[in-house]
Amino acid sequence: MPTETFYNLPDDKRQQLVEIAMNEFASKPFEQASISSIVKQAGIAKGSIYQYFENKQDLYLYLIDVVTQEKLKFIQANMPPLTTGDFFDIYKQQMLVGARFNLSYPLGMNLLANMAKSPLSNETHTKMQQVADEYLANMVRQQQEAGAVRADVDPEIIAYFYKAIVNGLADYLAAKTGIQVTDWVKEENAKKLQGIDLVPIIDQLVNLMRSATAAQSAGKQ
Amino acid sequence: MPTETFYNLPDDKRQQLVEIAMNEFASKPFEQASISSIVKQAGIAKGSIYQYFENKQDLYLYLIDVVTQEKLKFIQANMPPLTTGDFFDIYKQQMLVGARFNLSYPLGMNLLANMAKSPLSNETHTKMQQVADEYLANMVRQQQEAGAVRADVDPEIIAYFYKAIVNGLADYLAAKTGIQVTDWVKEENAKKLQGIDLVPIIDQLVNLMRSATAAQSAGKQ
DNA sequence: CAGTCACGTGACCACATGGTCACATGAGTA
DNA sequence: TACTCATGTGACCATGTGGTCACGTGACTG
Repeated sequence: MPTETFYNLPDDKRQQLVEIAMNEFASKPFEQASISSIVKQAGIAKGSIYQYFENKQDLYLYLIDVVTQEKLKFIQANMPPLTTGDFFDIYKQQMLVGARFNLSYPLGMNLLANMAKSPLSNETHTKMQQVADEYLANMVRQQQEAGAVRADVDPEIIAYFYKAIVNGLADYLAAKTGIQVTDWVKEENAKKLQGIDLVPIIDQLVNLMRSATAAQSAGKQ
Repeated sequence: MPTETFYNLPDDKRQQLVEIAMNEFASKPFEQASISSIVKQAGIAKGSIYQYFENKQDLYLYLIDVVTQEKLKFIQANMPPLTTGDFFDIYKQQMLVGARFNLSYPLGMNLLANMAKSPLSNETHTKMQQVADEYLANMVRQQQEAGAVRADVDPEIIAYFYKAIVNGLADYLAAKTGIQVTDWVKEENAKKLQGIDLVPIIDQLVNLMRSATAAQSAGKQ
């Protein structure tokens, strides 16, 4: 919820400010991110930023909103209209698109990760998490009923199992490339990160997920 | 590296101070944890704490040390001398003991988790992580050669796969009980947490791990 | 020309932090 | 009693923060 004044800013100045602010909030948790540092980097007066945003939190929420929108846009643009394949193939596509977003837009990734690590409002964050978790668990339940996923393990456990693998992917890539996640933003690392071939990695992971959780009848390779 | 003076303190006063400091550093990242708050809670003067520790970081490192020691002690005391069982059974035991520590000592768990989330020295922390990761990957490699673990997937991928599952367990338990991890410290939640039956959960998880990664020859149930 | 209006500015405020240091205290000693 | 020595103390300091506000500026308007 920025002010009119913010939107009246010349495009380049506005975008530059957003980028600088993103960098700040992506590299530090909310409390440590510094407005003073942002205005210094942006070369504007402290008072100016308070003509664009109500306060620190307002700016932060705006940035989260921007990133979220961009992530949705990215997913919509890059999610192929899968015509064939089973549940696991679909999941594989989703993982791939998510991972591609993270690699091509580490600033946004870190901002969202930071938000998850120390959320502004724990309550709303917890509720959002609950909704997401339930959605996944329901999906698993459906697949169990449809006979695609084994039914002898609690759907919540399987959902958590999937979630853990997805969540850990960034750390794995960090270990593999030797570049800490927080350094993904740096220009120098962009090429190396873009050069990662995600397909075989995610192939193997979904392979493991399939072996672990596919129903017996379909359980080959 | 506390001073002599610190060790000369009466036992109860010393322990109380440690506990208060633990609470502070377990609930906030290092930069946000406040010495002023600690001394206020402990009812001592600011100057006193600087007669026990060089500075904030010194106190922090000491606390990490204490928790690490206690975790090791806990593991040694609670790790059963497994006489039978395969690789996955051993892994199951390790997960169980680790999870039991976290549930019975959430203060320590949070402190260590906090350290991992925003480590004081990223370099040493990264190196420690690397060593741990390599250890696990080597273990997997050995099991692949021994024919216990499937060899058609990169050992690093499998290692990451295991790690992700272990790392995600706390979040799963938080979702399951509806108690946020940061609230595990609260007295009121202690009983509920202690009451969790970890065995069936970890059974199912290791079951999934086995289905996913056991070599074909042994690959049943 | 005078006036308005949107916007930029940076000195300033209240507050909190980590850390210091001159002093107080009180038990033990000679 | 007089002195030592380990320890406790809290006012104080430099520094940083989020946020405010009286003022400056410059384009546009009547």
